[in-house]
Amino acid sequence: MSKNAQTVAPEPPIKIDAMLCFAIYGAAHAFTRTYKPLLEPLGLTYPQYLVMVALWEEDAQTVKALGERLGLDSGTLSPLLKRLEQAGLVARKRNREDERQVNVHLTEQGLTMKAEAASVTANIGKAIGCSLDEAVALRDAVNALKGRLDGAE
Amino acid sequence: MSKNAQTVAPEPPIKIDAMLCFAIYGAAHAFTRTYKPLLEPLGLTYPQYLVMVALWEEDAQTVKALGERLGLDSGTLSPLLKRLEQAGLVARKRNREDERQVNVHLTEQGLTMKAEAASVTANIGKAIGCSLDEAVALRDAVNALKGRLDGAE
DNA sequence: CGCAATTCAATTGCGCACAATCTAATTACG
DNA sequence: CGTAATTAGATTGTGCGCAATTGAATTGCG
Repeated sequence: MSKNAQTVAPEPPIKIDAMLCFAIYGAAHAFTRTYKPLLEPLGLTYPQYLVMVALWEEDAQTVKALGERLGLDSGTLSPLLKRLEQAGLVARKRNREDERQVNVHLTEQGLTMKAEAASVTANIGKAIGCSLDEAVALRDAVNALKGRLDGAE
Repeated sequence: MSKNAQTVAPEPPIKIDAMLCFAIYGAAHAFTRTYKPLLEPLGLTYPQYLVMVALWEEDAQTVKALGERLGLDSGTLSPLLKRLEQAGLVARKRNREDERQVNVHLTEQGLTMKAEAASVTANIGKAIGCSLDEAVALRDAVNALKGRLDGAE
């Protein structure tokens, strides 16, 4: 309101960035905070949970594949996977045919946790508080935005 | 491509969380990566830029007010503000009437930077690659989601 | 007034997130 | 072959992000 009085009428350089970047930034943190207490009983952090979800969807992926799925590089994943390994949830072993690759797979315990994590999904579903259709539409819109941001590098 | 062929019809415990949390998580990082090269000439990180945007909108806020605007606590803001102060962009001084509060305000240099940052906004607008109406709709949807997540604590 | 409770920042510790760098293994090419 | 270029993963350094603690200042209440 205390904007200067001679402001433009059309104003093309709208604050389109401040709008969306604040919103996405805040929503990402809101997700982290919502998940945190639900994941605490499992002893997982939010990024660790995302890795586990990726492995529950498809077991035995390379570090590179996980990185592409989650948009993370080895600098983030290496120590994270080391902690998951120390917790007994995953195991890593080098590919015999290509010794550069490290294959990450679930342990018995890691597979067992999938069932325990079902309640997490249920509770988040409640917290999201909208219909599946709305959630799908929002996901698609956000993913489309992400695609445009990634493509515009 | 290797999706399972026997996809569900009912399945109540849908992966509603995995859908959205992956999307938001990835979009937040995509924003960070898109902004990074644009902010480099200014010597700002993405969170530092968000603090500057908040101060350009309204100068002279307390640490607490900034924290509420951005959803960050003092543990994050204190060192971040210290770096902005060292860069000569903001100054901090304790409130005379209530010595517990620290008021953060822009320096001459910090105010000047607002004009330089205009091109950042323009470039992001291009990278977002959708109409203002779409951006507003998406922002509102994301903010509504964020509100429900925050409210459901 | 005196003292407990509250409030605001700062600090500490741990875990991401990423650029840059490094090592080792594989592939490509002359 | 053998050397260069590429690829996968790990390491290092900087900067968030947050819980928990600390410390100082203010407020509330008898």
